[in-house]
Amino acid sequence: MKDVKTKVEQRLKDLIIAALDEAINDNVIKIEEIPDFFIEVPQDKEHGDFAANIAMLLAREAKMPPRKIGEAIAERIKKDAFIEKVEVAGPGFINFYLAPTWANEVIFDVLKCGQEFGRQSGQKGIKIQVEFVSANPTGPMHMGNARGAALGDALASVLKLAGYDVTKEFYINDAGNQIENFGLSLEARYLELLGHESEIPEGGYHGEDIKEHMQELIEKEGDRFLYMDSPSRRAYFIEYALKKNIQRMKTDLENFGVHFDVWFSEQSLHDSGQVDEVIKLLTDKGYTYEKDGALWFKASEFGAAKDEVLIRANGLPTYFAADIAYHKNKFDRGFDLVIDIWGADHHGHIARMKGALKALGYDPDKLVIIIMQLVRLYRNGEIARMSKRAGRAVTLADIVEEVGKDAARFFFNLRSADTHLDFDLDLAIKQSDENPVYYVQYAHARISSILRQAKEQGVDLPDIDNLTKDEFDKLANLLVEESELELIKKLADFPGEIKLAADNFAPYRITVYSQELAATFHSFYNKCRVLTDDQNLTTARLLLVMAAQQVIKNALSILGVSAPDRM
RNA sequence: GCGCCUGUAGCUCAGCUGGAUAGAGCAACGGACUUCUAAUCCGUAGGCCAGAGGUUCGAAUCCUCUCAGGCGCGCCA
Repeated sequence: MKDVKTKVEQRLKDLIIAALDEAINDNVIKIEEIPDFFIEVPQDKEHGDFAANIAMLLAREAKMPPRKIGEAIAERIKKDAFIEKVEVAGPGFINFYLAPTWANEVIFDVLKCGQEFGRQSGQKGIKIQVEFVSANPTGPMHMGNARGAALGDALASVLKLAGYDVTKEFYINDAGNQIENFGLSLEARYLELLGHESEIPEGGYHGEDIKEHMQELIEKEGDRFLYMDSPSRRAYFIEYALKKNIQRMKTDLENFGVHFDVWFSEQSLHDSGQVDEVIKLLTDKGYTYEKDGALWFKASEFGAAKDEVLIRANGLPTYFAADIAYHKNKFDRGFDLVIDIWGADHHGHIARMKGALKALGYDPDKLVIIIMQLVRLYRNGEIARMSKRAGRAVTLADIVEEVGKDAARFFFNLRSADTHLDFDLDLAIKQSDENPVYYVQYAHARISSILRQAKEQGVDLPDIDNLTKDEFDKLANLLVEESELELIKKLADFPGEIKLAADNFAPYRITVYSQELAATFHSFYNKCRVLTDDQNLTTARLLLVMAAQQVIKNALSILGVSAPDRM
């Protein structure tokens, strides 16, 4: 279903083209073909409901001042009851002033579609994978992972609403050096806890969680591993702790409202031979060479700054090699577009990853990498690196516990991915007007309150399914106050916002939109009473606020933020 | 040194594929609750869009250079 705005824009475009054709026939404007032009909503209300920029675009070719072109077009545009006025203004904009009821239909659409309102069509069958978080399973998730989780999940939701077939995936880095170090660290703690001298190796993990794992294991299984050879017991420790950590990550993420469709193991790529296979593929194509005992990929031939090691001199494949296999695997699974969300510290990896895909014959443009700048956590006005209670880095679970899922997810999606995000703990915790998440939720709760109040007064809530389009139109035409019309127009923006957010991979737009919508509603609320003595007006306004509530809910739902009925 | 990101109001940031007088929140100041939740609203003030060139009908937006901050440039991931 086409949304109201798209329909209107198309209609105005057709009118302009018809008028322009006429002007060309009249020999007033001389051009070869009609260029692509915009119909947009002017920033300033004084400039009408919609504006077209076509006159400026034609100025050069037609060798006429834009305003003259605009006038030639404007005077040929057929006006009707829907179009009240057409004017040429500014540098040559053609401004359209429409009947104030032009967007009313959106209320009808919202109430008919419910949670489906905003869904775009036309992308059916296009498969997109969003891979995000992919935190190291060697310990708890940190703030960066939390931002990634909020961002990735909201992005996936936006893409789904935009009509794509979306899969959310978590890549478990359960192989390689870090896992080795993880094992060595576990072993060291185990020995230490049993009174043996031992030290955590360089690059090892010093966190309390390592000790806790081993403490727990000792309680369950005692000291029997003292008598096992070192590699075997490390393998056991790794399997044991990894399983716990992964389970913990799943739980923490679920508590954060983030659910993954697929958990993909890096180790499985090694076990199944896919890593070896992809290295062989690159070698067969002549894109590798040996140097210093290692096998290198000629990444510099594919746009990267330098070549990269695939197999180390010690015979073990690098993370990069596994990642190539992983991305090949993604495309072989049939995804049309693969999106990775990485922390800013990984941006150096982009060129070589795309280079590898190119070398393998895949289109590197089908891999979109969203680089997310790092999070700075503030507490009491200063940068907080450590959790006060636990004396360790602040984790995702800490954030959920301290500030709550709703505030955290809202905050992380408040800014675009490429800004360095300042997360102010005090502000996020604060249940006050300084906290933007409550502002939006409050709008939703307020509407619930009105609806409750209506029922108490014996007013029946209107049911869109029991209204004919005619009856609806009659009611909606009663909405003539400035603040009512503003709210209606804001609702009409939602489908377009979904599209923009999806096209730009920018879910934070929805957060911003939700704030604007809430503001428009609050403003309306202060100017217009919903429950009045006028029965028809009351019904009309109920329809309006019910629609507003639905859209607020839809927007918050994308962000993973709840829409409370009371606050 | 090279690459990526950032530089817009006192602070945090929007500004979409270039468009009309650069916006919002917070902070500041002044107003609005006997009426559906004042977690709200209305108003005031606050800007050489880091700087300099260029592209054009038109630049915060695109290009080049300079300056400032962050990150990266491993046989780590």
